[in-house]
Amino acid sequence: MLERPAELRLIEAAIDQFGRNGISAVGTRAIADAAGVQMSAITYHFGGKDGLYLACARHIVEQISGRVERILAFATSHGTDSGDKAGAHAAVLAIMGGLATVMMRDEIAPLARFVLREQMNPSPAFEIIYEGYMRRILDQMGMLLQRVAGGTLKTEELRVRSIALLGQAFVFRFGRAALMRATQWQSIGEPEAMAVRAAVLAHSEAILNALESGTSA
Amino acid sequence: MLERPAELRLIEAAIDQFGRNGISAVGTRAIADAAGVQMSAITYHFGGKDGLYLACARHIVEQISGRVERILAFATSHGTDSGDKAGAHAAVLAIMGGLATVMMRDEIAPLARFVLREQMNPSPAFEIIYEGYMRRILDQMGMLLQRVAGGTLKTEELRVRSIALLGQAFVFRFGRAALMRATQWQSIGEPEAMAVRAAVLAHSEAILNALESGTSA
DNA sequence: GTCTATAGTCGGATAGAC
DNA sequence: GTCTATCCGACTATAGAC
Repeated sequence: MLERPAELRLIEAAIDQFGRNGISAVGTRAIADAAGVQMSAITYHFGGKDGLYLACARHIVEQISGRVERILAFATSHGTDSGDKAGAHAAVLAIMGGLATVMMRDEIAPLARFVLREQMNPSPAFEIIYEGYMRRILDQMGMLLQRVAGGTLKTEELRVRSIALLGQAFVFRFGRAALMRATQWQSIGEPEAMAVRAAVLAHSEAILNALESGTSA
Repeated sequence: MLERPAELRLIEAAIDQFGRNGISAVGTRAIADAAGVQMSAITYHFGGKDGLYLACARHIVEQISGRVERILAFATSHGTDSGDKAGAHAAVLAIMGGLATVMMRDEIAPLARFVLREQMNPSPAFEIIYEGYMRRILDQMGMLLQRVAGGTLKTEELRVRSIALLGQAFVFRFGRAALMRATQWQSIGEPEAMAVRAAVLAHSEAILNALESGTSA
């Protein structure tokens, strides 16, 4: 079997451990062990623990921005990029559905933990992450909501509404423990992911409809 | 000035530091210093670091469950506890408005950090927190949504929809860094809190209306 | 590039003075 | 109850062999 390079294995192990326990809690030895290399390899490749941490943030951006661009591209192709309300409406639903589905995938859990830690306790890595893909989502969502509303909303309201809307999908990642406890689900499979997606889409649809009819009132 | 007891000062300092950096990242010495006591006081009062951690969870439950009960009580008094749709509708709005307002308050940030860490990386403390107040909110919200929907929804859908709805308020706490960045707000005051509350209420209203009309279809 | 050895610091727990 | 002193293990960083 082809082994991936030591640097990549180190980064992946580090994202997992940093995300779970925070930067200062994790030992370089533990990361090196998980990656199957010597501790001094971290010094050699990244200059030290902090360098590895920033490399994690850059790697996460590379991983997620690809997914995000795919979702946004799919959404705008669905909704066309003409300025009509119906297209923007469909695009928002496509984004929310895509995000809800992604949030249910277990493989993004380490990434999400890392990002959430940065949200709660921002370090220089947050700037990398925000500019790397968060900005794109929020800009796009704000633009689409403005189209749905018929151009009547202020920038601040667009921002706040975008975050509230997106929160409905994100909550299924960062509130995972409570979700499992409340639903008594044992694991996440197709039916569970579908249930979440359906709820998020139903709520999004309701919000978009209200936004549209609000403009004609 | 009256000093609060050493145990309480230790717990408050510990919630802050554990929430930021995780249990294994913070030293007992750092917590003791912040509380103005000796490190060995932790052993004496709580038996050790783990005991202090669990005491933090219990303290958080004491703090939050009071607020939660007040919000739920206010909500049901607003909406009456008769089984009518309009009352349940009003109660959900009151809960969402109350939660949105609470989420904007900076003083709950340490508590929220601690709880969110437990969500991402559950320890035995999560059980204390979930049973302590999360269960109450989710149960109550599910019950109210069922009333609004006219009793047509399955338990699972009620759970999932409750979490999605609540996510709109929670996102303003755990996504705070992105919120500040996206809105370019410098701090959170009355106007900012009102803007968030208004958006959350507008979205909740839309979702509730859709839920009601869905039952007559 | 990958390894070992080591220096210097800081971690939690505990015993015992007061 | 609060303090000091101390043990032992784990940490990061670095120098240097190969």
